[in-house]
Amino acid sequence: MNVSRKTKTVRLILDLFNEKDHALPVVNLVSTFSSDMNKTTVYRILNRLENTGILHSFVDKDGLKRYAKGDQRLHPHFLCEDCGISTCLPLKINPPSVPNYIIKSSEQLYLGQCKDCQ
Amino acid sequence: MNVSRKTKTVRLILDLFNEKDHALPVVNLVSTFSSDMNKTTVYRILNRLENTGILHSFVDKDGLKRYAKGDQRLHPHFLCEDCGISTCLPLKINPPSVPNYIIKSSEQLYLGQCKDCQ
DNA sequence: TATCTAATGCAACTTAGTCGCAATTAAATT
DNA sequence: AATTTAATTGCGACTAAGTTGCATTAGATA
Repeated sequence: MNVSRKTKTVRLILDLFNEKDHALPVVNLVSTFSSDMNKTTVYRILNRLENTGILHSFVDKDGLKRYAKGDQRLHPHFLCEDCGISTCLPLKINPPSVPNYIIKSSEQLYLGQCKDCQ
Repeated sequence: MNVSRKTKTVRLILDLFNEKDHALPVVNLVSTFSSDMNKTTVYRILNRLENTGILHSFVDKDGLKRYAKGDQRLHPHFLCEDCGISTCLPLKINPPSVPNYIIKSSEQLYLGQCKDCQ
């Protein structure tokens, strides 16, 4: 079920994530690698990389799934409304305590302008 | 562009939101009202109700759009992982300040168990 | 190198959400 | 109340994200 074989396609995807720290929409990866691999393959590789903790995913405001490096789910993500680039914010989330609710995890997306778009 | 006419279909949808405080997935509303109105109509009414500030929307972890009462965008949402019911949490979000980032808004989704599912 | 099974390609499919346009209908006007 | 007019709706066709089954390919191991 995990990534047990380092195929060409897996290496292509890993190389891209190692270049940049951005959270990339699956859709973009599909078109980026359209001449290298099938879109089904992209989805399946990302899924495996997430299961092994190499990547993590979240759904952005548009409902698009994005992937970024790392296992950590306890940090918020940032989406620049101008350039569309998404990054992981170097913050720790401390979940609030709310009466009657047991909070186990969270998905946080902050929106605004990144350094290059101000 | 706004809701200027109180049609039967608009009333049906408003009545449902006035009964419960939950954040309802559009998909559910479409099937709930499948014998009352067209799915396109559901989408369009929800869109108008959001523009007038009567409802607000967000995308949940599955990428499904949900709507709930009220205008406020400055509160987090909660999704019960057991029963799937989503509510608005009575909390104020105070956005963190991160160097190099201008944070203007946020989308926060907390996951866990609701009162009825503990 | 032969074998085994994970990984891939392909095509068909599902589902959420959108769009254009003709037909209705709420509501304003006479 | 009848007429007008423009917002709203239904319908069907469409787009786009993501999934599935199955036959084929190609890492890894012996």
